Amino acid sequence: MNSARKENPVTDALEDYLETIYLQIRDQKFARIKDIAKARGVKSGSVSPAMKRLDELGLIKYVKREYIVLTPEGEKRARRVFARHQLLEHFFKDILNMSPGAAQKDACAMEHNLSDEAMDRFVRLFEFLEVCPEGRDLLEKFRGCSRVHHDIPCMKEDCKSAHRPEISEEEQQMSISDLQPGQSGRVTQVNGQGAIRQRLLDMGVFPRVEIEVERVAPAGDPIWIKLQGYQISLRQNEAAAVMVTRV
Amino acid sequence: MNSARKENPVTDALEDYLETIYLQIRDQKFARIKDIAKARGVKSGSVSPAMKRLDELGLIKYVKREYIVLTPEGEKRARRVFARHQLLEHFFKDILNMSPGAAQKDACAMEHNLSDEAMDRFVRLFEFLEVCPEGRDLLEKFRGCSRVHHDIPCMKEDCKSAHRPEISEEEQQMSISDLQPGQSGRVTQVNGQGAIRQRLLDMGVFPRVEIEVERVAPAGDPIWIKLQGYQISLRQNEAAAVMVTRV
DNA sequence: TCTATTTGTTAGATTCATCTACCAATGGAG
DNA sequence: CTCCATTGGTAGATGAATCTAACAAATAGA
Ligand SMILES: [Mn+2]
Ligand SMILES: [Mn+2]
Ligand SMILES: [Mn+2]
Ligand SMILES: [Mn+2]
Repeated sequence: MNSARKENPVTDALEDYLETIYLQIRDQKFARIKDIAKARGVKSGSVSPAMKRLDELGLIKYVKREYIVLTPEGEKRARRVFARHQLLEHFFKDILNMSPGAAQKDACAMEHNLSDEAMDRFVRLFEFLEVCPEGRDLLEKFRGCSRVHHDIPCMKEDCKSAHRPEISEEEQQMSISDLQPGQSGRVTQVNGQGAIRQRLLDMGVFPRVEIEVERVAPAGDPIWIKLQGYQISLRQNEAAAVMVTRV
Repeated sequence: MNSARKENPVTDALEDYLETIYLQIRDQKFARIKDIAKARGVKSGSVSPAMKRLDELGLIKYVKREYIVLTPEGEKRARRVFARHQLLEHFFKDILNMSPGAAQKDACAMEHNLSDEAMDRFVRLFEFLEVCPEGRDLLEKFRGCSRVHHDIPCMKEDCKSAHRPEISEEEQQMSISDLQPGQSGRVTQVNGQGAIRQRLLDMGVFPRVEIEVERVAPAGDPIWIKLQGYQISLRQNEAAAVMVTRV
């Protein structure tokens, strides 16, 4: 990461310092070494030199042993990082329904590398999902419906029946274990929970990817499939959890 | 980043090497220093020691001057990184409609830090958007509709009229420049293009955030607003681009 | 077989981010 | 005014990731 260090000397770590300073000034009117160290989980011996670097870059004004002040440039940069953080955290927490902890952590890891273009598109998505009535409907439905895909009983009884029939009319749904060697399919759903689901996702078994069954062991247990050009093997219970349509 | 170096010695850079090796073996049946260096944009003098590290970690089998082979452990890890890459790139490109280049770049920067939970939720989203008929409909609508929010003429004439009326019935839409000092609003849309939009997004002016107009200069030009606890100033044309509902 | 080209290795340097272990300044409390 | 507790600063070390430049090995031509 941050391979663009030549053009942009503000590293991820420095951006995190800026964000921390920004928030501390906002919340307690001042920022000092001790609090920054605590907030970032580092020792004060690491913060001092970082402040020196930020000062040299013109992003903060730092006189030894005094409170840290953001320059206009630094404030702009800090707000930009914080904005990205907020946007991503909102997406993870409120759209994707992640746990607050994971949303915060993922957001803070990604905020530094998000492109302007991605920011722009996320905002468009939010406008659609949270302003357009149709988008709001969609978000509602997604929230109510996403359980269906994971064997967790759906609250709305009609949810499953409302969706499935339409699908099965056009495209026959089956699991990978229903395919014969030589047949191909496109993944539509990944069922299964816990370790099985985890392993499938780690292997890149997602909706939309195409797979081809290459070989099935006599007992039907390891099933070798080709996925994105690479061969992998699935246990029977893993294969059964993956729904596909024939292609 | 990668502050979790103690528990997990496989850094982002090493993961990228693994991913590169994985793809080269897939596509050309072998991986060697030269090609890896080229693919990753580094010099061969950087790759050799990295291969030594990966070998020590048991992720590849590397005998000097011979082709590089992934161990089962390394292959698993590589596939996991690649899976994350694919998932994010798909999201950026096909859902958010980003340019292929930016989608690829953002995905490759983020793939290392994405949590398992985020993976899981992304997959649920894809299942909804690409399997459920309702999800598919609404993805369609989003694609057609997202233009509306950005002053780009919409292809479907009825798109705007289909959405707006319903909104205005319940919630009065106005721009920030219509607010009086002391009044508050919640952002619903960020219009405007180019530099104006960019600056608004950099400052964290997104849908859903609450703003309060604190002060308006005589000429109406700088408008000071409070946003997430911090005061910022907007030009008149920036303020005019931000749609809000009163709160 | 001998040489030229390609490919990979090594050593040494740089930059960043962090640590630890001291040391220094500051500001109350008495 | 002195002393101690809090706070911040410095030096030196570590480890990751990279570079450059010189070198070595392997391969391919002639
Ligand atoms: Mn961060
Ligand atoms: Mn952050
Ligand atoms: Mn990457
Ligand atoms: Mn990648």
